[in-house]
Amino acid sequence: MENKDAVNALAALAQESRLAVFRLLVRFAPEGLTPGVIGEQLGLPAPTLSFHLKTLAQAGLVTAVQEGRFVRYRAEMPRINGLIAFLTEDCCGGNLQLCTPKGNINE
Amino acid sequence: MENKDAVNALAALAQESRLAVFRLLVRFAPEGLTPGVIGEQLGLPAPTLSFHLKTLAQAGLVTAVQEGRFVRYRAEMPRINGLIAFLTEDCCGGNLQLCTPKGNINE
DNA sequence: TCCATATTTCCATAATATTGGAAATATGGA
DNA sequence: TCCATATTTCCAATATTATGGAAATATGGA
Repeated sequence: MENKDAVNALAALAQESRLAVFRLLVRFAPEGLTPGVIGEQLGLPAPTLSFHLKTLAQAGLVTAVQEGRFVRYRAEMPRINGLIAFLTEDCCGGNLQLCTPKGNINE
Repeated sequence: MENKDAVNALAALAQESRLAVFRLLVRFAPEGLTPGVIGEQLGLPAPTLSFHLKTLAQAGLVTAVQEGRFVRYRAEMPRINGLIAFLTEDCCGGNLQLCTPKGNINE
C-alpha cells in the first residue's frame, strides 16, 4: 500500500458516521447490508449515508453490488488488513515483540 | 476505545505528513526521535512539523518527553494497537477466519 | 550574562469536507 | 403501463483543516 492510498483510507474512516458504517459492515461481513438497513440502524438520512458510502467505496474499504433494486455493501477486509499492516510496518525496526506484545489484533 | 477517540486517532493519521511522521516513529520505536531529526528526514518546516506532532499527541498516538533542549517523541504503540482492534471488532460476527485468514497483523 | 540552537505559538490565506432537503433515477410488482 | 420504494445526485451553507513566514520561548554552553 502506498502512503496516499493509506491516507485516503484513513480519511474515509476518520469521520464519525463513516466509521460507524464501516464497523457495522465489518460486523456483518461477509454478507454485507443495504443502505436502507444501515441508515435505519444508525439513524442516518439517505443522502448523507449515500455520500458516506461513496467515500468509503472510493477508498476501497467497501464494495457495492446491485441486487435488484437494492445495493449490497460489503466491508473489504483485505483492504483494512492491508491498512493495518501499513500502519505497523517495520515496527521497532523489526523487533516486533517490543511494541506488539501479543502480536495479534484479535486478542 | 470509544468511537470519538477512534475518529480522533484516525483523523490524526489521515494526513500525508502526519502519517509519514507516525510511521517514522513506529520504525524508531521505542526510542523515539526529536523534531529536528524528523523534520530533516521528511523535509518538513519546523512550524508545520510542530503542528502535526501536536495533533498526533492530542490523539494519543505519540508522546513527548523533554530532554534538555530537545523533545523526544515516541509512537504510542498500545494506542495504535487499540485502534486496530477497534477497527476489526466483532469482525464477521466473531467468525474471525472468514475475514482475516491469517489473523495476524504481522504477516 | 550572552549567544546559538531547538521548538513552539501566532496568524492569515487557501483548500477541503459535512450536512440534509429537494429532486432525479432505477427497479420490481400490480 | 403505473406506482411504491430504494438509492443517488444536486446544491448551497457551514465548518474544519493545512500551510509556513515571522516572532516568541526555552535551554545549555561559552
